[in-house]
Amino acid sequence: MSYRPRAKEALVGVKELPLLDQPAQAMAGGTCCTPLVLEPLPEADAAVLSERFAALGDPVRLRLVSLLANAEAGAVCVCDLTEPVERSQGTVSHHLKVLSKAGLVVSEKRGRNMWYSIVPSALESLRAALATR
Amino acid sequence: MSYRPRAKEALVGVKELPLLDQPAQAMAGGTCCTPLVLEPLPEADAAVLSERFAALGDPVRLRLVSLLANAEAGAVCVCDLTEPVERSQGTVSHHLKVLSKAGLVVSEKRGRNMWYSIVPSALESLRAALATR
DNA sequence: AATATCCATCGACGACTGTCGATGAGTGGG
DNA sequence: CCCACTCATCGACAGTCGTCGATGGATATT
Repeated sequence: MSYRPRAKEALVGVKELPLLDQPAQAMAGGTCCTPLVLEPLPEADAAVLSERFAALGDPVRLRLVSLLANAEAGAVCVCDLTEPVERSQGTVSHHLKVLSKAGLVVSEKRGRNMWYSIVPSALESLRAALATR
Repeated sequence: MSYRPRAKEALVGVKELPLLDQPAQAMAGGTCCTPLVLEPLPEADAAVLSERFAALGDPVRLRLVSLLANAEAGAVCVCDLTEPVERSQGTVSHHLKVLSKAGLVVSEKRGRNMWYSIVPSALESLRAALATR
């Protein structure tokens, strides 16, 4: 509930690690499925795609993604996400887990903080699926 | 459970009405929100967008959208949707309602059939929201 | 060593969701 | 006019979801 100023270590970390490594990104985010419009969409693809869309199907998670996408540093620690979305820390952690499982974000531990960042290629794969003829 | 051949009236209708009118389409489908990546995403936008993403967040609905998007005639009646997705007629009707409420599809009554078709601009609005920097 | 911070996980709870089978209103064909 | 067909809606039910507060492990600060 209280606005804490960012820890110094965090700001320092930002400079040195502007973006998180995104190891599994290519796999997780790469175009997984053919566009919806091109063929009847096999069930397996539907399962993968729908999980990603479902991850974006909650207003809080959508705002989290937006916050991460807008982060100048390319990543944000959990402690800076709870206030903007006005949810408890446990709830935010839960949502980040959902996004992570869907491959839309990745995380990395720095000191006592967890830094989350989006996986741009995952968002791109969703865009690709939505392409119209 | 049984594969019925398409009614003749349907096929005729297709020729004469290749695409459904999409009256509220511009409003429902038009770009409603700024890209996630451009700013912190106001709560109101998050609500609208998340409803649309949630509508795609189910494998059956995703396949329905795909089936509609692939329809040569541009529209499909409910009776031709139940078998491909292997769900009861009532369930399919429910899913179509969800998609409709999200503005992703529109419907029109022709004779005793309801014809559904996608709203391309609605899909486009989602694509736009997903654009990366 | 003691204290403070950060965060994932847990249990609990009410709300919502996906599914079915049944029902009934509207429509078209004999 | 009666029957067959299409489809939205209903009630029911199990399962999942979003949320909170509490707990505890890991890490940093003093």
